[in-house]
Amino acid sequence: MAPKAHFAEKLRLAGLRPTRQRVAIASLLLDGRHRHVTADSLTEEITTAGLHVSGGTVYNTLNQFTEAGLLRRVMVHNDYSLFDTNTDHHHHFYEAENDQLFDIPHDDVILARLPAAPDGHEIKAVDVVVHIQSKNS
Amino acid sequence: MAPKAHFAEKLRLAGLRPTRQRVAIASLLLDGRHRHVTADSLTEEITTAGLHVSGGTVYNTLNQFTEAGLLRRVMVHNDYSLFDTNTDHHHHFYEAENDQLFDIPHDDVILARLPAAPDGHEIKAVDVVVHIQSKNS
DNA sequence: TATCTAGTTTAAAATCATTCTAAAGAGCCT
DNA sequence: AGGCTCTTTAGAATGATTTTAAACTAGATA
Repeated sequence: MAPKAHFAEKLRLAGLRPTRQRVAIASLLLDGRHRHVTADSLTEEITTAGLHVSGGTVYNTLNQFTEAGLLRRVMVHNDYSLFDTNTDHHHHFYEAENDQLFDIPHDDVILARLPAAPDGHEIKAVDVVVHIQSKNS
Repeated sequence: MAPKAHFAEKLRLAGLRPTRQRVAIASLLLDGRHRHVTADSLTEEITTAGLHVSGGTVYNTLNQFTEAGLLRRVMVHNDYSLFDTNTDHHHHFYEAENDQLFDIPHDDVILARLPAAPDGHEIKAVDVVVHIQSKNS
């Protein structure tokens, strides 16, 4: 595992003061592994790691990391927020029945045409969600 | 405006018993106009029309209509549910700053390549959300 | 190193969209 | 009309997320 200093630096670069809690969360989420987390699953990880961070701070930190571009919010349902540790441009499969989310390798979706943004606007990101279901349902 | 009987029939075809409340909501939402509504905005419309439908029923009805394919749920944020009266295949622009949603004419997005669905699954729908922001922000 | 200050964390309370509940009401079939 | 099931209702409950106000800390400064 990378040293704490590495994550502290990463946070500073992102404009976030590297507090104990933020460094702890960064070392869990920003280690390069690509996965999807929720406030709940992250809290569980923190606990498993023998640490404690209050609920409010977990939410704040996820929002701040997202704001800073260290995480990406994935929009597939309205039940709770999902965050992706992979901030590279890529898309998702979503199976509603089991609430499962999978990454789509980024070359597997090609947008051959995109509309021009409305007047006075510019395109910031394009999210593609491919909804799937099991064949026998 | 189309007669009530028209909407009652539409509901029956969708497998929904045409109650007073459902017919009222159908006549507001399923008149062919394309727009985006929330439980709140719909309640407001109902009130403006001089009617009353309880909150629970508004939510139930939106869900049932969506389930029945009369509405489509649009996923752009986690704050509250958005429903689209246009169930044809089309995509959306979303401007987070003002929480504004716009339709994208369906020919303006071309997906030249889509991934195969994971084993045992099939693709049910593909949603494209183009996030935009005003140029001076 | 002691001090200061703005930014952060905390536990708990508050918020808010949505769902659930149990009782009253209404389609619709016979 | 009678009856059975599905719906609606108002209000309570749920649950994720945000807010609060007080305690704390990172980092700058003296």
